[in-house]
Amino acid sequence: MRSALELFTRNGYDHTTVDEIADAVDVSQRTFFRYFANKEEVAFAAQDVAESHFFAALVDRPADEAPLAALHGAVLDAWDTIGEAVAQLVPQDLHLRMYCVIESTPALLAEHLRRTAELEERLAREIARREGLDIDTDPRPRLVVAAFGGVVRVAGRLWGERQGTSMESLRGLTAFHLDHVGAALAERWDR
Amino acid sequence: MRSALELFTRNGYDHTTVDEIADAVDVSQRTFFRYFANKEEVAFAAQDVAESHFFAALVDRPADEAPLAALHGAVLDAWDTIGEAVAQLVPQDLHLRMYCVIESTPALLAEHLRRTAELEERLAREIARREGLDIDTDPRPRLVVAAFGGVVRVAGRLWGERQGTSMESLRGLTAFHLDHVGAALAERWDR
DNA sequence: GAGGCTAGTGTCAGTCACTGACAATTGACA
DNA sequence: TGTCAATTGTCAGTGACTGACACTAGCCTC
Repeated sequence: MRSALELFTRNGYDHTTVDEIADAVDVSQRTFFRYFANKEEVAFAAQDVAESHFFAALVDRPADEAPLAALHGAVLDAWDTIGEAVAQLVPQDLHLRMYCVIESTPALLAEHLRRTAELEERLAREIARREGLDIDTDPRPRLVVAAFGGVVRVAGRLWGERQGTSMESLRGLTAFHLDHVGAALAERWDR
Repeated sequence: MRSALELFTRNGYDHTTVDEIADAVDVSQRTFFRYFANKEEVAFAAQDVAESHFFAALVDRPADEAPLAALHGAVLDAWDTIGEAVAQLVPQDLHLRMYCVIESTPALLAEHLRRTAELEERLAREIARREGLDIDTDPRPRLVVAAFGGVVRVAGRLWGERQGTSMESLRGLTAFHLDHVGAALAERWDR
């Protein structure tokens, strides 16, 4: 995994072949595909940790908190602890650089968005559970999560385009955008 | 394009080879790839029309309308006219069935979300233009569009899972979800 | 009317992601 | 020592995609 991420961040995802990854750790290509379903999967190994951390953070939020507030709190909590959790798998900076590769590689960005959509479905079900609602009849759980997820995406994307890519700056950028979504959805915008 | 969509909807996207598409219209595989950059592109030909229709609908909205109201109005306007516009390319029901294939095929869903993200960037720039704002300094254009886009996605996804898949039901479902997003983002939910 | 230019197409060989079948290796355990 | 299971390698094949090259048909020019 580390070898793959290093190759991806150094040479780009598209210019890295599975054979190169396999050779870097002296196994056959066939063995690579026994551990990873496809080339994309290895690229998202660190993301996986971050996503499940976020979900866990939502579950840990106090039960009496309102849905949007719980999501808001969970994403900020998660950014605090994701760094250490991921660091046990891959070096911190490798993870951050890989995030930029994902954002700038069309095939990976597409897959990233699909995985995010899956995560959002899980989040919506958790919100429905917290509120004691049936997700198939009440649209609100999916709607908060969808609106919320869109905002977090904007933060992540802008962060990826920046120079100073640190965990703290991402947390700050996310908080900033969440704080301004109310004004953005307001009926009239002031200058 | 029609042949491809028919094969995709009949046999599934993954179980349709480019050779089969090419053979169906008596051209070589090489010729297929001269008209479509890849196998995915042909699957989105009808979506392309729908998306540019939606963008055009936003541009046509009265200049004094508030951002969220303009997006809201544009999506409902667009659903009214997309049907006819697409029908000039492919039969209506083929387009609708293809939408379901996209939603249920992971590779296509991923690409669809990526294309939607691209469209949202264009929408955000148009909102910024309408409001006379600089999109690089003011986060609000991207934030409304992101929140709005998330909600429309939920409608589209649920519609794809339904049985009665008509253009009107999609329009109705979209309107329904947009009408309830306010309540979903409210501080407290009532039962 | 010959020659040349262009657009559209086919063929072929090659790369890369991925898969199924089968054989070889190793370590644990009876 | 024989056996079993887990891990790996090899090999052949499929399918998406690309680059190079040749062929054809229509059209323009001299």
